[in-house]
Amino acid sequence: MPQLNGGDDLGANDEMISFKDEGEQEEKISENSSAERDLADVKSSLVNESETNQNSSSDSEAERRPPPRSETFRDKTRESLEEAAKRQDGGLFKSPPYPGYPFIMIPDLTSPYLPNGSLSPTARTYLQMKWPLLDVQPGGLQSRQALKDARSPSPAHIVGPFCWEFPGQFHLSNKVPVVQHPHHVHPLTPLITYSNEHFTPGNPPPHLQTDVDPKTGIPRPPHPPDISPYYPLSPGTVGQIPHPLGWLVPQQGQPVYPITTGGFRHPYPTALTVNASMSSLLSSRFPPHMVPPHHSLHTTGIPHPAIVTPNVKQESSHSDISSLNSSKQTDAKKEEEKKKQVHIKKPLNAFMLYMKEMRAKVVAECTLKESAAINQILGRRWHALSREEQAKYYELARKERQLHMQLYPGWSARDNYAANQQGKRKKRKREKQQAESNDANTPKKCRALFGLDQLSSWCKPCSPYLLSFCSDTSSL
DNA sequence: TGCCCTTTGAAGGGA
DNA sequence: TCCCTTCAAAGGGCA
Repeated sequence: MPQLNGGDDLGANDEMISFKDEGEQEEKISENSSAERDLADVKSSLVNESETNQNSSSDSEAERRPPPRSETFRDKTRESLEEAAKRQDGGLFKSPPYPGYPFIMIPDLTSPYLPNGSLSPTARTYLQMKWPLLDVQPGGLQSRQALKDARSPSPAHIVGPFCWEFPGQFHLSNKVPVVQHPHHVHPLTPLITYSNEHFTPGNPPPHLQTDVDPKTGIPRPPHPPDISPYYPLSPGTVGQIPHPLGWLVPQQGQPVYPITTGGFRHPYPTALTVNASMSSLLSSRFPPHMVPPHHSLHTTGIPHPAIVTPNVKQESSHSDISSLNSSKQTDAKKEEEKKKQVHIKKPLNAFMLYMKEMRAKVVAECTLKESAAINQILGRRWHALSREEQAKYYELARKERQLHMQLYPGWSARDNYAANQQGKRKKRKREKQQAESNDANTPKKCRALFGLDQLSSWCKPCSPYLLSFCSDTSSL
């Protein structure tokens, strides 16, 4: 397996791999050596660029290693944010302080209006990011209403894909994004930059001043301006980290890691409660100073989407009462179970990122729905990508892993093995491979034996398989 | 209902 | 170091 030099420890496997795809392999071999050198240049430049930006003032070797926990991402982030804040004196947002994870500088929405009463562009963008199903039009009553709604989103606002990346391209339509789109923007080009210029603290418009809790009559406190609605894990820490790849998957209208409604930040403490599983996860995985208090939701918001919590049944008030005594006795047990149930997913690799981005396109082109067939097409298209194109995804994957590692330092891919009945699947896999070795007529075998150039040589069972390539065959 | 399929890449463990 | 295995996404198919 050819590997490139110069990668960091996280990107060690981010190397271009010579195609193992059956028939294509031989024809690619001759060009591999030179092409890989080219890719090495491309990739090393990408990696160097990001790493140089991250650690411009320190020596390379030490910086390649994950920094000590006491001064890791959290401290870097705070420093970077402070630095970024200083740089924003002119009101213009410049390059993100941490290039790998372009911080979305979420403005304070206390006063999202321009002097003329219209909603500021930044506010519109913010709203559309936060609630992409809202069709927020500039300056209109609708936008103000949208803002009002956004400050206290109904479940209808909350459900549905949480799209960070293409504000303005979604319309409220029965919770389903009508217009999603597309590939106009390079995946490595962050779409959104934010400025605080339109969000200087001030008095909200009159209709927002009436924002009073109907039950208590107490005015609802505005969202603290220093806390980002996104990833506010703990005060002054990594709260401003949006998912770096959230803008990568416009077709599906959701970030790489779906944001669950449970993680949806709400400005009011009463709106949501800290997910118990998340809380226990944080307690178990992070030092106490990084664990947000249970009662202050505004410090929680959106966990890293890699965290998948199981569906916890909402118990009714009646059942709450009836089970009060028993719940006390089983609290510890439940907590323990929840800890076990929390599932931190693996970071996506380059191909997975590519698949996520391109799946919808392939589905549309080929009118296919079967994922297995789609994935075959995507696999071939992946191979057909230029080295530079692939390098983008390798770089994204590297950043993804980096962020994942920073968020879950103690996590290991092995942690997820047990959850899927390791032994059982191992056995199945072995059985399958054994079966395949006895059956030379599988589609893959025919492809491997003859390749796409000799379709006539494919056996009958494999022939229908060709259909699944759809238009993809022409592009290969 | 839950596993399988299908792809590539990352990671971990065993030899 | 190499090899093997599992998992990550996705959704139709199937037992």
